[in-house]
Amino acid sequence: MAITSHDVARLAGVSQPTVSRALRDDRRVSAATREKVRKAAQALNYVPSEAGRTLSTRSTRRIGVIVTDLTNPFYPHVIAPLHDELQALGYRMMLLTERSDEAVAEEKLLDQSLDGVVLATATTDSALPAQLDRRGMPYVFLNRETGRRGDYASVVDNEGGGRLVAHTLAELGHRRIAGIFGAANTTTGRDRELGFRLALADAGIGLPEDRVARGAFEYETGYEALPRLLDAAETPTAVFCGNDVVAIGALNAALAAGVRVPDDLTVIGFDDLPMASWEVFRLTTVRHDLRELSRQAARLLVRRIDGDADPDGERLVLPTEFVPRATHARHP
Amino acid sequence: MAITSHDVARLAGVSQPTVSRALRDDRRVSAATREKVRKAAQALNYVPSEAGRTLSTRSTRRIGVIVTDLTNPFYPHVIAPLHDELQALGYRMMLLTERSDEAVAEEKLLDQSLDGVVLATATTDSALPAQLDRRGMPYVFLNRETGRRGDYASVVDNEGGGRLVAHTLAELGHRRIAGIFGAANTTTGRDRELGFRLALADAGIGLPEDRVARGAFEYETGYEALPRLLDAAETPTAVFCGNDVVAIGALNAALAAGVRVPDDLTVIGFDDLPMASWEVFRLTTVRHDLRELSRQAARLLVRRIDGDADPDGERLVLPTEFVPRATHARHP
DNA sequence: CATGGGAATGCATACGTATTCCATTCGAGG
DNA sequence: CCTCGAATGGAATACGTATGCATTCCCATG
Repeated sequence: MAITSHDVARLAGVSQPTVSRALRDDRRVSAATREKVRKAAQALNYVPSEAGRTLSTRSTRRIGVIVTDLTNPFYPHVIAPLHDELQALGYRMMLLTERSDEAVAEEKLLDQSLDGVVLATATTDSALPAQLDRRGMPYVFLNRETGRRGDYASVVDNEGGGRLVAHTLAELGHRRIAGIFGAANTTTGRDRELGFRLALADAGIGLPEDRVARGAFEYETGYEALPRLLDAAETPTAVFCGNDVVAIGALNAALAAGVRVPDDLTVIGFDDLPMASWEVFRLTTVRHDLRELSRQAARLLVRRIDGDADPDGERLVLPTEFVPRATHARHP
Repeated sequence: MAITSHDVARLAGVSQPTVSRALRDDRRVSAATREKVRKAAQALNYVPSEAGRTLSTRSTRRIGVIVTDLTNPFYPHVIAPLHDELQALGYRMMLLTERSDEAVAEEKLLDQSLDGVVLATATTDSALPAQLDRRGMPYVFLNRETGRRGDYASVVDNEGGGRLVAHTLAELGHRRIAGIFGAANTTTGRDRELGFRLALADAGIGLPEDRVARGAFEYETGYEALPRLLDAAETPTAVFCGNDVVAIGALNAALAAGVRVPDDLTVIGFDDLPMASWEVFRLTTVRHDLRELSRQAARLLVRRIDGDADPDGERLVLPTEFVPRATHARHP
């Protein structure tokens, strides 16, 4: 059924290896022959078999990307630039969506169908990196990392971003401040909270546990946590959310509860997704360059595959920037 | 470097074919041998090479899914259930995101690395289906189709959905009605508009061209079209949008323009994405079962691959349902 | 005119798995 | 004790491409 290089060879009156060489622009084949082969390949609509090539070259030019839930608006904004950059680098992207790192079937990663892996869902207690190391499978962390040395990672200055928010809230006069942070076993959750706490402490502001919630970086986390935080004896006047998706959940919960933002409550996010600037939200948040974050991860992975990366690991950190919009206000 | 079935064979003291048979539960290998082989495979952490298997079996157990833009909130809600259903059917999903059908490199589809393709971005004038037909590559349309007979497609009753909206608007007393429809070369755009127009006509309501906009199913389409429609001499009192994403763009534009919804303007969407029920929107829309739409497409494709589908094509149509929320009101 | 050398191409084979076919062993029945 | 068939496993091979090595051919040089 399928056309092979043998078919092309027969039509062009040459051997199969010559077809392979001609189509790959090997200089050892004459211009005349190359042209003849091209014509024949064209005529037959020949497309080289990927499996054959993979088996022969031991390389697939394909990279796996592990994410948890595509319906979370965060991931598409990572995947799109990742896809484009990988394509530019001559690789294809294989998307693996699983509930968690642990659920990723090893076989899918280790069956020689991938040249490398981008981990966008790492937790600090994940066993997956060690497994990949053991099998010599190149990988990089994107956005989240494990926090261990020797990692290859493209990340954001999460701690710095958290500090930015704390500074701003302190300057605006807020004292009863709450946080809806990401999961404690993610560096994005942990470090944003850390920077936030440190800078709050510098300003002499405490963050008692009953004004703190933690959860997955999902809409529901913000939507469900906000009412509980507002139930406290001393209601907070400001909430820092682990990321924009959580913040948007919180904004919707505020609207449902009749709490006015920013008059009654200041809400601040993290990431600056396109959605954050929608009129209905106008979310004050912390920006970083998500496109560059992804591109950088792609380039780092390819360098690692090519053996051009620092053998001791590389950690690329992007800066953050405060983006004032309409969900923050001075404490009344 | 990589462990092969030969390594396992050596360790277990059997031949390579026996390893293949043992791990695939071929009954021609004794229980004792099977156990021995399993042990050896386990010890070596053996994972069969996908390329080798593909070359030998001429099947990849992998299905390609073509979408345009993942950052469009619609697609993730298609892809997630598609991924799950394909996985349940024993296939992996390969995501191909391209600007348009036409930009999809043929090689990627025809290099024998896919057993089938799901087209989620078909336009009525696309050349891709014909190319796939020519090479005998099984495919199905998801959501959009070409409208030709003989297609394999999982779609929604778009015309019926459009009618539902027109009926409702007519009953609510609206007469100056506008539409922001999808692209005319998509069946989703065309048929929703068609049903809408037909039912409006039944009610004796016209839809002049200056109250109509068309564009891609994107946020920007709604955001940019609404102000123009509101500029007309006779401003519309209701707008039907091609889908929820467009409607959400329109809602944000209304907010920016100071137009109150639903008091001044009724806005209605299509799809009922989870986002439509967010407090900030509470979008009145037309629901269909997006999960089932995707699952159905996956199952249809697998049946086609297995040769179990109707050779004359199959068209699976899901019903629609009107979902009243908070963006519609009686004409003042 | 013979020989050396380079350019162009073919031959043989490797990659890893699955499968067809054949060889061996063993047990049962005559 | 022989034969036959079933059970089991091995040898050989196919899948499609890429590549090291051998071969051919032609031309230039001595």
